[in-house]
Amino acid sequence: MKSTRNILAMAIFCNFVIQKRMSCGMSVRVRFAPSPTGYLHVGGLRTALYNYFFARHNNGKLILRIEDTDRTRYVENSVENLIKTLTWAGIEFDEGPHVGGPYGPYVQSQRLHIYREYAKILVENGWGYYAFDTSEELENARKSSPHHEFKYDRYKMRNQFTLGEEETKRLIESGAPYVIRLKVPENQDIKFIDIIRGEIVVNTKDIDDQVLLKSDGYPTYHLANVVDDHLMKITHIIRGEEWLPSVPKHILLYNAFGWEVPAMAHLPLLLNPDRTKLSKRQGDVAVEDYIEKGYFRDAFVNFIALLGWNPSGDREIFTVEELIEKFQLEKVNKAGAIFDIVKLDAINAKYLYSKPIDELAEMFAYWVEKRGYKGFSKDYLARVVALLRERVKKLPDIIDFAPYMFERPKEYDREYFAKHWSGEVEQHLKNLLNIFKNIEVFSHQNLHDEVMKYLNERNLKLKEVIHPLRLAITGLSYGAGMFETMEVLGKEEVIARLEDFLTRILPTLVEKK
RNA sequence: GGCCCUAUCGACUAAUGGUUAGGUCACCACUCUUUCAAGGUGGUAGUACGGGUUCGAAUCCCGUUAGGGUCACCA
Repeated sequence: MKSTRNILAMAIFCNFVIQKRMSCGMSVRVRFAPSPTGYLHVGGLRTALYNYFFARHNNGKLILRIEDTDRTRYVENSVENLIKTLTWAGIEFDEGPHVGGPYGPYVQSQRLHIYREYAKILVENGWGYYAFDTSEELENARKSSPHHEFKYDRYKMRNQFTLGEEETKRLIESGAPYVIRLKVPENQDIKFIDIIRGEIVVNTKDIDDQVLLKSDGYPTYHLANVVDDHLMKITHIIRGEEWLPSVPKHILLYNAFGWEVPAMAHLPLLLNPDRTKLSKRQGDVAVEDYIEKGYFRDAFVNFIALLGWNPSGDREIFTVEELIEKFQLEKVNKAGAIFDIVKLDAINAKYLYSKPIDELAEMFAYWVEKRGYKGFSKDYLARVVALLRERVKKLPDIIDFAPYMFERPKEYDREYFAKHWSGEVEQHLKNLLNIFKNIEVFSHQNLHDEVMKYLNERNLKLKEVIHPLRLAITGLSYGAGMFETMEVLGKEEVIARLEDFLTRILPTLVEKK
């Protein structure tokens, strides 16, 4: 135990050596290690993305590991959901529960015997010890100390040290529940280097004797992640900033086992608009929610990737290949970033304006069908998308923005009607209806020319009929260019709507005006 | 409360000792117009504060303040 200081110094040196060696071509192995508690959090997606970018950038391997050591929080099917969502985002794993690999199993609940074995080693070499305090006892101890000042006192609680070797042995043999705790040395500075933040020093007097093996035989995160990262030959740990405070415990464990400490990078948090940790209460945090809203995969990935990292320069639209090529852990920001949905919308809109129409039509068909609109051809949907995409942020928004492209108007904007209606207007619409009936090629150009001709003959302005026309055909006061809209709707439909409006709808509107 | 992390326009960020502190989103104005958008042009807006170091600081150091994270037999 007296050589602990040397071990620590050694570890820091090794840490440095590892990072050096890494840049000289030693193969990079990183992991994304979510716990299956239901869905993929957007913060989790960003962590996964950075691991993916880093792995690909360095020709390394990306491993998926499921950290399901808390049986009380396990949610059925969440592993499948996680993989599904990760796949949606385009993240491919080289090893993991779904693809296998040489360092499996990749699900921690299937590795319990390994953790027990290593926990035992710790007890044997003096870095771990048995404790018998119950959860209730600990809770009471915590409650009776003000604030968060409770610290596990290994010389006062019920454990190997207070009970003695004999009693400890007897209790274990009698089947009494126990945990194994880490024996944290008394007053030592633990130093480590975070790739993003630089050197960090923490004194062991601020660290608790962490439970490593729970009484149900499962390991805690701290034991499991250190053992697995070592056994799976992980070279770089890239994870959220919330793990930073527990790094010293992990360093102690690596030292206790005599293992090299992987390089580490702790990512800044994703924040709510009020700068607290991104949470469910203030908006959607599940990636699935954003898929459901209709954000594009590439736009969403682009947006998330740039939250906390930037390749420098003025660009902000990047393909995944470009993100991989440019990614550098050193350029990750230190401060947390607010998840701003307005900016996400803007980026999604840029993708919407630049994607090929046929590709968009393909995707749009899904959303249209989902809304219960059936029987529209790909060609029609393509023309609808081309007509309206510049007016919305997300593909399915087109349906809300212009429902009249899929069904006859159910309601008519009364304010708009009141503003633009007069006795003559009705006659103009009737005249235009007749003109439309005689247009052979129902193109926006022909519609425009014919309407203008009609207006010029009477010395009228376009605005005097265009608004009533829009109202009669769409029911709304806004939309794309009206001639273009009519062209996409088609001659038959436009005429039917105008006739229906003039004979059936109009009287009811006039009545209520 | 202890410990740790952080701090450039409202937001995301660029500028790694020398820039009129740049870009994007948002916002405002003008423009275009057939409404709503989009587009075009222009604009408002930032180095948290106080000390150092330096010829020179957003940048390095110290302090203050503010925010966040963490202190479980959760991850």
